[in-house]
Amino acid sequence: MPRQFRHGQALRGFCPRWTTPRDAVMALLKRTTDHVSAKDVYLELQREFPGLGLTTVYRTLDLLNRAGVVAKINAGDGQYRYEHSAAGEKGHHHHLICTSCGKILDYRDFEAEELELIRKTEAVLAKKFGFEIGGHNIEFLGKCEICRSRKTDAGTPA
Amino acid sequence: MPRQFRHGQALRGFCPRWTTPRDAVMALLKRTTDHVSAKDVYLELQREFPGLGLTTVYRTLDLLNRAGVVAKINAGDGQYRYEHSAAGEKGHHHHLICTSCGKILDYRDFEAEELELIRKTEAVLAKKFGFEIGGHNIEFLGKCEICRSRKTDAGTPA
DNA sequence: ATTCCTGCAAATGCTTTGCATCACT
DNA sequence: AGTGATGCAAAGCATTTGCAGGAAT
Repeated sequence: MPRQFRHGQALRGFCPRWTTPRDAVMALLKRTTDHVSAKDVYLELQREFPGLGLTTVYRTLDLLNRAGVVAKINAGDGQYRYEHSAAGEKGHHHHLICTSCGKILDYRDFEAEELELIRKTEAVLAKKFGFEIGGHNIEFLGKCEICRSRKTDAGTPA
Repeated sequence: MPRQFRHGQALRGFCPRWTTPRDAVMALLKRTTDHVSAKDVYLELQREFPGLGLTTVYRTLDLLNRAGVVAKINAGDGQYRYEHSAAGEKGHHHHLICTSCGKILDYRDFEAEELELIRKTEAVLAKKFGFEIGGHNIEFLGKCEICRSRKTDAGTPA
């Protein structure tokens, strides 16, 4: 049964064929506010499309990324996350990472200020170094409440 | 084989034993201005310490990173880079990373503005999430001038 | 028919882990 | 002795690639 394919309009001229898996991935990213990994996408869509392969997810995410519709984010934990580009400004967040237990929290404070500084920095760096800036990575490292209460850790060296 | 072990003083109270491999890794990072990968460290030290294993390099880098002496940088090309933290203290800087060839540049623009925002953010996050903030990681990802001029996708590392 | 897309399985590359050995306290 | 550190080999992960079957044009 054919689908509506209403999510790939912007890509009509970019790739020869707009298919069900591609539409499914695109739709999921559109409706998701979080940053999702390829596996997240795969597992989520698995329910609706049991035949879907992880490879296709990777290939589709790459396609969408090259088309500029999806942002590929370096989460810093060894796997990439993806988000719909339009959501980039709305759902923008950065990470707060506990170096003791590895927990990762998202925060959205100073969104406006951060974005302004980021935009300004990107512009200057692009000009100064001839870079084409594709993204950024901002994270704060520290010790979470739980790990702090655990006195077991030796003090950090001077 | 006795050594001088003059690079691990700051870690005397952090790990039970300061050994030759650890000192070698520490010394290399101290004398290197570049951002090196685990394999870089391994290959470089291989000449002086033929018995050294890649595993030990990884473990030592992790140790030094957890001790706050070495910064672990996510280059976005699938492998981490490391740099001595002192470079960050005497000249606060962040990174501009080429996702095609892996090159890393330092930049120091907007230092004042960044620091102010960082300080403000740290304060809020500490209060809001109960974190004890120990540091941060700010990097911009993109494609450098050389890789951009190379029309071929994902150019080969230099 | 041809071109494009797909999924499986295997391969790749970086990083981590199991384990027996060796070194330091 | 006992704990910690090391190297090798193997495992673990996320991601990519080879390939043959299948679908859309």
